[in-house]
Amino acid sequence: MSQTGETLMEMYRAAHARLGHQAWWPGETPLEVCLGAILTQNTNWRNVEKALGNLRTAGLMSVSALHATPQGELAELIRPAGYYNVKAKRLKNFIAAVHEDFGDDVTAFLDRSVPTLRETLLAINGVGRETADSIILYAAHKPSFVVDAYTYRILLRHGLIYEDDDYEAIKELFESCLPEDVDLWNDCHAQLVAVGKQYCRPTARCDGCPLEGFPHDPAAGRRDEY
DNA sequence: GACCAGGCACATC
DNA sequence: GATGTGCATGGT
Repeated sequence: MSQTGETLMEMYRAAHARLGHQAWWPGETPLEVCLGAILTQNTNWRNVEKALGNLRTAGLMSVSALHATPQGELAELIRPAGYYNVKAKRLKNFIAAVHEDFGDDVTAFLDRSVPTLRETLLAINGVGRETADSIILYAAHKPSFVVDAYTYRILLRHGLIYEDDDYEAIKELFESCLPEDVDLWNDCHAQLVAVGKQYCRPTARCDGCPLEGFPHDPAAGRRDEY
């Protein structure tokens, strides 16, 4: 394994030792994972859970039920997740893509090669790279590493990436450095989010961070854009 | 009241 | 092709 790969594994182990196994994704069914992946775009997970709760209560946790629901009605239900008009549209786009070929069978929709599935997901308006990779890794349980704002910020602060490295470059870094193991990639991304939430906010101090023993520059990574 | 949160598409230059 | 902007609620 490369030097960077060793460092990433050590960081993963340090986070895991401190924070415990994360057992992601916090969604019950493949469909809920997909919906959550769209709803959590630039949004706090707590707000997403409220929106998912509303959908559950309304009996809309199936592709056909969502397909039959008017966009405006959907928007009202997911209001707590923010950006509710654009997200209602995005959910409808995703649901239409599944429904057209597979009806209610989300598992069948997800059951194809990673490149094909990723291409299919990225063709859906409102599904970008992070959302697609989250769906592949956490709903389809297939190897596609997820990069997010926390990943970027943590790696930048620890000098493992450059400020202008883009999504695909960071994804490639993990995928080439770590053994291809769905469970490892699953928990590794989850650990990055857990560390990010607790210790690596834009303006947060690093005190008590499980990664504080690794060389880092706290001033780096204060800008989230990548 | 400011700042932040597990992005993405689109307009404009 | 790079850069800027709109989308919006809820917690700290």
